[in-house]
Amino acid sequence: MNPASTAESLSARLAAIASPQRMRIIAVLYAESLHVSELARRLGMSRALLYMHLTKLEEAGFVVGHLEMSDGGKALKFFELVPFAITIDAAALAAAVANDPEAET
Amino acid sequence: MNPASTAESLSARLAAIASPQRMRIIAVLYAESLHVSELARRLGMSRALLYMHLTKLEEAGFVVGHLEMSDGGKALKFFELVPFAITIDAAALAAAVANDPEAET
DNA sequence: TGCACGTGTAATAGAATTCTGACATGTGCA
DNA sequence: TGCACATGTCAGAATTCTATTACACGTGCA
Repeated sequence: MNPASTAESLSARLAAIASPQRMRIIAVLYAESLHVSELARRLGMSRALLYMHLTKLEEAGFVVGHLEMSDGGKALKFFELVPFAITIDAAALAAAVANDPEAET
Repeated sequence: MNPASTAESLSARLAAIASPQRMRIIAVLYAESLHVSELARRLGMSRALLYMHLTKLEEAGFVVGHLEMSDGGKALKFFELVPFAITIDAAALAAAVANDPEAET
């Protein structure tokens, strides 16, 4: 089991993929790594919006971005998928909640 | 694999559990079925709010509610957990996206 | 020099979620 | 009769998420 799986962190991770738009991003990156502008074209999405989604995915650890030099010498920001597999059931959720700081109020 | 797993439906299902509050609800119900008012007390949550969360969980198929008669003859609304296990990886997401209506514009 | 293409971010509007508080209604019981 | 406890819903506030538009800046190249 994931050691540091609090309800908070698990929730953040799940929320990151529980979005149709971000699922599409992952689906495209699953086929091939692309740089931001190209990815935006494939998805028919504005770059600004795509950045927002990519940031969330990266914070949650599903993708990583890195700069790469193109043949022409231009810097391109490539994103690639980080392999993952999450299994959730009632017991896993209960465990995550149990690991929680219990900080309320 | 789930047959009717579109990005839309999978997203709805994931979004339902990707909430710390709803995780707590599931964690409590994992230990024992309770009626709404009692559940609200356990969680320190208003009934109105709890209803909202329970409705989402029920729509997503994680819990089911049913009326039960208490010893005293009062009707209590009990909720219990529906067993589930979801596994998500990049391939599953890509497949869900592929099953999609592709309805844009 | 100016165009095409790329990164990155700020401001803002719009939409959806979450949460609170109040209300109507019903039952058992002292 | 009145209190305690239950279900169920509504209106509105507060907050977060999503999306658009515009801007600043850099590089290659005809």
